[in-house]
Amino acid sequence: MNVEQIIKTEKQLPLEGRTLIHISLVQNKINEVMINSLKPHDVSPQQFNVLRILRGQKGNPANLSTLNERMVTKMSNTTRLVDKLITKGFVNRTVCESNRRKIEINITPEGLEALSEMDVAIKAAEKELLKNFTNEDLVLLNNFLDKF
Amino acid sequence: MNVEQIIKTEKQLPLEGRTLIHISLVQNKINEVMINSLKPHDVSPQQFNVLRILRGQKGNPANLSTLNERMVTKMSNTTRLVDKLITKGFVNRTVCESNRRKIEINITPEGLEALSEMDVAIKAAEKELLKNFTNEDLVLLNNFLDKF
DNA sequence: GCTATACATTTGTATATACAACTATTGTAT
DNA sequence: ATACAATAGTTGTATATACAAATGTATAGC
Repeated sequence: MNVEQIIKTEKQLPLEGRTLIHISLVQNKINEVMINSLKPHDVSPQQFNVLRILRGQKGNPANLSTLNERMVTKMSNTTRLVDKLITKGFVNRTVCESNRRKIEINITPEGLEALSEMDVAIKAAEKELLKNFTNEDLVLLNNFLDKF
Repeated sequence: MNVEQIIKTEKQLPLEGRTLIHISLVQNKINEVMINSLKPHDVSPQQFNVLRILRGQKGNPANLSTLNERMVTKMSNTTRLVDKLITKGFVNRTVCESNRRKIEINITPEGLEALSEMDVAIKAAEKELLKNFTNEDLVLLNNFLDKF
């Protein structure tokens, strides 16, 4: 990925600004690949993220604030995100008996089944995105990212 | 930045997936800082990006497709983005005489003035975001990002 | 028990973005 | 000259997101 080529500038960018733009461009690419990989399964990256969090609960229900806390990209409206997953039959929502303010969200068997298909697509997407990286590269890159 | 802490997971993430999530989290942070830095100047990061592109034209007008090509995050509607900058008095739009399909967009003196104030804010934001990086770190990080 | 406060989620609304259809202008081939 | 395609931008519409206000429930102090 050549920054100057993508944003079509001939002038030399300052290192700091270039780095931040570079990260944006990389993230745009990652996001685009993810969206395309998930498109056949009719979910957005955030919906996929929620499904994975729910699977990680191993049968325990999650409430909305828990989901929101754990999402990679927090969005201000988890209610409506969950609505869409309910419409698709991937999760269900019940009022928590012990605290009726809370709701409990569970992934359905259909959700788990769909999710396992998405996993295959995502795995392939990750492999393609990171094809130029060795394992050591990834460790070093993660170390740099930790500095943020 | 600790990935596991931010997304509140205790389990160990696979290196590939962790890297991609890490980049998302970093980009979210960068974006948040930029939005806050630009908020007092009442522009979005994309509007700021357009203003900088126009300044880089050094008096030559840009048309919409040129802007779109050069934007870091391409969005599907540059017309309306420019509309907002016109409302603010930062740019103006005229029909190109030699090819009346094209429009020419120029930054106004007020736009240049506002932009120079934004520069200060952005510079400070960049410095803060990258405070843990040495120059060599940034070079190495850019090299890794080139692998995408 | 009653009121005030905090909590968890939902709803309303304004703005942003994606995508497709449309308009206007120019270039090209017959 | 006319018809057809290509180009540049605009508009319409559906969906997404941000932010604030509203709803319903639980807890604490008196």
